[in-house]
Amino acid sequence: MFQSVKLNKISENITEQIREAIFHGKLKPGDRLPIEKELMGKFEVSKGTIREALRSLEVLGFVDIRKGASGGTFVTEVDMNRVRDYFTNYLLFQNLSLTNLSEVRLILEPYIAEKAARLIKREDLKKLEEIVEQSEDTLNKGTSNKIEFHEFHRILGNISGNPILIFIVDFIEGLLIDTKNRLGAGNDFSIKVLNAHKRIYKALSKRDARGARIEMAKHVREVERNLVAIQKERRVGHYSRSVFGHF
Amino acid sequence: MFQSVKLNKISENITEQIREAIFHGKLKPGDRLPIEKELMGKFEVSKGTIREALRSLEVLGFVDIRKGASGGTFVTEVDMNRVRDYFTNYLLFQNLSLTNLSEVRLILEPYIAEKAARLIKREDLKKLEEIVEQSEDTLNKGTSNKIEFHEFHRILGNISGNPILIFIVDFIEGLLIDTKNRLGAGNDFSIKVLNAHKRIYKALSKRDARGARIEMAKHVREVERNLVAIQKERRVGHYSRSVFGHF
DNA sequence: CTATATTTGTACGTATGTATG
DNA sequence: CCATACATACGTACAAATATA
Repeated sequence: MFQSVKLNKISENITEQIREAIFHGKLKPGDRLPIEKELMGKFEVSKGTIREALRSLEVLGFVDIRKGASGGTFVTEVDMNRVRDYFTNYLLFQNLSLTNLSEVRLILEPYIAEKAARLIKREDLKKLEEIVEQSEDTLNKGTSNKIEFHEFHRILGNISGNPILIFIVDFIEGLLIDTKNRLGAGNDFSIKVLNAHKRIYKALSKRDARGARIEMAKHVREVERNLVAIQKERRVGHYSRSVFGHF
Repeated sequence: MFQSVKLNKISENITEQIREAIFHGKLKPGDRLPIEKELMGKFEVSKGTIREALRSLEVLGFVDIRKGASGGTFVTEVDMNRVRDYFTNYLLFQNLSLTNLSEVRLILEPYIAEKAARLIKREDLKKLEEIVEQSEDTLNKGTSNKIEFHEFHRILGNISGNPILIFIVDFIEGLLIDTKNRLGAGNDFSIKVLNAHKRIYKALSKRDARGARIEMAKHVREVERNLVAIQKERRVGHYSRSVFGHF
């Protein structure tokens, strides 16, 4: 299955081999790789080298490493969340503004809403209804978990059936979640979002494409307006200082 | 709400600290990190741990590790290309179709063209003109380097001034380049693209926002139509895992 | 060509977390 | 609840490869 090789960086080579095996379906999600000791034998390298390779695969999100009995290295479901998170943080530290974010949302989200209104199925509507109800519950309980708000948009993206669109929406919503967390938007804001989602849901349930598009556009603009206001009010603090000051 | 980050792994913790230092600008591109031995002292961990951390940062594209005398670990210019490639790989891994690609282009590109028509400056026009001329030259010489076509779209994206939009356009054009290469679109196709770009350029040079938008929309549709036709001819199916079918 | 600094790789140990009987 | 086996996590010491000056 694997070949023992000697090239530039051995650990990199091993990373590649395993990555390719995953891409080719030779290793499927859920599969467990051999334990370190066995890999040492198969690749004919030492433990440190194996560990560097596995760690690399881990940060790239290809495998999940668990320790303890019945632990080991497991091939994960392919998702780019891990890598994406590393860079969304970076983008937030760049000269990325709320306006930039909203501009892109305003291009995509109304389109997605309109398309969803045409393609939406009963089970999609049910899922959206559940999400809205859940949002309302957590909001009343004061536990205000804003993740549900973004789940609403993700579901709409999924209805589009376009993998690229789904990916971009995920990406954008991820950026927005980070932004909201930093700003610490309050309950009054959440209520507005909830009501907007209700209006969009209503339009979708009636298969009203135009209505869905218009409500979504209003919603995106409202979110921008409110977040910008919060941003002006509060001084946007930066993250705490790194322990890395002694360089 | 906030991820209770329990980093049970020391190496991960170190990766995180250095990453934050880079994001905060404490470590700038070109900076060299201390050598492994010193890092062992500063973080009070062993060499293996340090190396796992540095290797992680390397695969994420944050640092470049060079060996030999006056080698070491250097902070790299943060380029989104690295991440973009991972995203691209991920999407090609899905059953992505030409229609999916064109749908997203049709949402974004006309918008970008319209916005560009309003914001465009003399030097931007000059750059576009050069690109168009270059395309024509290489086309006449038969060397037909299609990269210039995509550069045209990238320049337009840059005029928007929105980092996210720029990122997405780069990403989409990257996917398209891959598609074209796979299909092997011929010269007749390239001529159509060139003419479309000329029409868009003309609209832009007149600051005709509506014209730019319309021409761009026509262009995107034409590209889709032609590529789909080629795809049918050659019976090249959707993307599949065979994309990675070269060991 | 010869030092030298630095990463790369090896070998073998202990510590820690986790499932299981 | 406890003991035990398993697998990763981490540590130490040393040898090799390699790029630079």
